[in-house]
Amino acid sequence: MAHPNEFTKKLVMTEEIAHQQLIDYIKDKISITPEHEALIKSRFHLQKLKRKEFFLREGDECYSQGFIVEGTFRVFFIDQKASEHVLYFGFKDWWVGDIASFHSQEKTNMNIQAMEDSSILSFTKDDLEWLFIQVPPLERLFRIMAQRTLAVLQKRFLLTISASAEQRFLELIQRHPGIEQLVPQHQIASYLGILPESLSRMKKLLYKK
Amino acid sequence: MAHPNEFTKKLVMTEEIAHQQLIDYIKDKISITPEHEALIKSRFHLQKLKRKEFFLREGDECYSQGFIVEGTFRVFFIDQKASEHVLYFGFKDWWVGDIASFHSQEKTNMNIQAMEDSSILSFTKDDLEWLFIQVPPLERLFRIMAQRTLAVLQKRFLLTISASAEQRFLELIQRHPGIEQLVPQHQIASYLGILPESLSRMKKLLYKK
DNA sequence: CGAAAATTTGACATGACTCAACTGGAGTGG
DNA sequence: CCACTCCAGTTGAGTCATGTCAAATTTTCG
Repeated sequence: MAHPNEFTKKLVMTEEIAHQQLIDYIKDKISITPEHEALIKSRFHLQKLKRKEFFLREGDECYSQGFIVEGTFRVFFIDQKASEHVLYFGFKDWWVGDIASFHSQEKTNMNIQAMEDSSILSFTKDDLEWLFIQVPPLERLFRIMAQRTLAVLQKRFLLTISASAEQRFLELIQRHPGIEQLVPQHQIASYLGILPESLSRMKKLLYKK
Repeated sequence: MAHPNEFTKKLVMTEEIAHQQLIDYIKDKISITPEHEALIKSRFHLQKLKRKEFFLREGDECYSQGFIVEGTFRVFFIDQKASEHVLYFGFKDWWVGDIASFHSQEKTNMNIQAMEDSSILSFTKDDLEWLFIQVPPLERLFRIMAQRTLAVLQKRFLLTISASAEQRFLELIQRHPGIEQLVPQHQIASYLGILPESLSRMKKLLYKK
């Protein structure tokens, strides 16, 4: 085998490392015992996804959520006119999943796709309900998480209805510098809620100023 | 005093009745002891608001959330161009508040106004944090609540970005029959994210079909 | 009743969409 | 290494939904 190209990103992630990262994340927010740690680890399973592979696909019945250990994901849904809408991009230490179908246990209409080679710790609704019983403090963690996510989504919603596409674009690249290198432009357009053509034109005008 | 007009809505609500309604709501979702009940009641205070009065105003520092006992509220924010955007309407047994400023403890940029004479049980962040310690099962209730709210907001967001104003209008009046009698049309337009003039024209076209 | 607010209507402007053609770079296979 | 293909991105022309501004009309409420 040739020696590895120094620019090739290698995934050396192991479940052990991933679990430790998750535990560190959790301990930053709530107090848990070593016994709790072991229980949590037992229900989070490492899943490696190559670029463009899906963590969740529209119509999946076996719904699961995930904690991103490394990499980037895009969460999108497809409307009746078959056009894609990016709900958000997920990065390291973010949770991804379709919260709506989580409750209803109906088929999801979300898609979650890796933008680059990524690692994610996944768990099912049953895992989580079991963990809530075994590790009561997790209720608190997930309450805080849900409330923060809610605040973020609310901000995104308010921005979408009150600001122009140009303002939304500027806000995005300010909040996520470098996202344009990571995510193709037509997906950024999709996140902004406009067509790729519109974004292309908008950028031309923007850089003329 | 003249005998009361039979069409005048009278508020006979008492804190006792309101507390019972809250406890019934909570018991439907989690198990709590009689001691818990007393603790909860001690932190929720009844507030009566007449039509057009505000439960929360932009810039308020003393942030509080509320559980609607009776009546209707509208939750809206005002953008840089001084136009109002209705985030949602709140009805009996709903929770209202600005989840974003709840965490940050910064001044809110939300407004919550009674659409008719209403009663609401209000509580502060300190009340809630204290209650989470005294009544641990409440963490679960608020986790479930936040996740449901999140699912609803996500649905609203997806609808807003993927459906036409007309489709959104039809969805609204289907989900809330009678809302047109309760809420003035320009506020419905604001909820839909369009101007009152546009809604007026849209309805004319709609009923021509 | 009369003022203020809400709604409707009209004329016009505009941002984003649609559809279609073109450009250019990345990857593939001969 | 060069054609070939494919896909992302750009550009152009025309359309449409919704916004803007202004005025007329209706409704609400003190």
